[in-house]
Amino acid sequence: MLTREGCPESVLAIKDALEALEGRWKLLIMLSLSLGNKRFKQISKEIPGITDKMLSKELKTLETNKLIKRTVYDTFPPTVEYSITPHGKSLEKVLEELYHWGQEHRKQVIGK
Amino acid sequence: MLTREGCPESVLAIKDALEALEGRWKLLIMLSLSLGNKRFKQISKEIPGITDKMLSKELKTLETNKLIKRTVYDTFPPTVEYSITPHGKSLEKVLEELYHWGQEHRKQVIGK
DNA sequence: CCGTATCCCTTAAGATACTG
DNA sequence: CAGTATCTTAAGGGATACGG
Repeated sequence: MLTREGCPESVLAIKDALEALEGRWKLLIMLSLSLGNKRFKQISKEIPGITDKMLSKELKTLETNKLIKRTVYDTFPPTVEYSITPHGKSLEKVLEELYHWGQEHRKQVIGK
Repeated sequence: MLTREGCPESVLAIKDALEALEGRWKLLIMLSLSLGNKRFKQISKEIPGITDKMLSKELKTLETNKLIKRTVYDTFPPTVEYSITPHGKSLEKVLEELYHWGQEHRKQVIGK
């Protein structure tokens, strides 16, 4: 299953996936939201080290790519809730495998 | 299952995983090698856009993290073969899920 | 064949302060 | 509460040329 360029089709598919998920934060945000709908501050508290700026920026990108949904409630002070879309939900399998691998990696390499 | 910092344990495990896999190339290299042992040039040909410098650098990091193995054969010209370790092999599940998700993502969002 | 060595540029991302 | 704006630094990564 090679393309004309001599590169496996699977490489191309994963390259597209990685482009949508690149950076240190997107997958962590997706994980946080897959554990339940959350508000800005709640996500921020669950992800160690993320700044408001990065969270804000990444949320926008994820929304553009239709992985999450942003819902604004007309209250004062403003209430905004983030949730994952069906397409975003399909990422959960990736996250699960990554979770298992991360635990194994700690034992094998990091030594925690 | 929260840590003292109020952050889910799964977030920490995935954070560790992402640290070992960060960047645009590592997962693609792992994929290429999971399809079979390969030499430097062969990997390079399978991954569109990667430069020798980046490939060389990432291969070292992956070797340090015990995800791949580098074997040198004493020939002229030199022959070097890369293969995945058992720990690297455990990444294949992640790659499979990422592959499926990438295909879906193309249909849903990119429109290929 | 299998890389290294430079040089350079863009982007990610942290810190801090501020707004509707 | 839910973000923006601005500034700055570190790092990722590309182009090119060269070495064992």
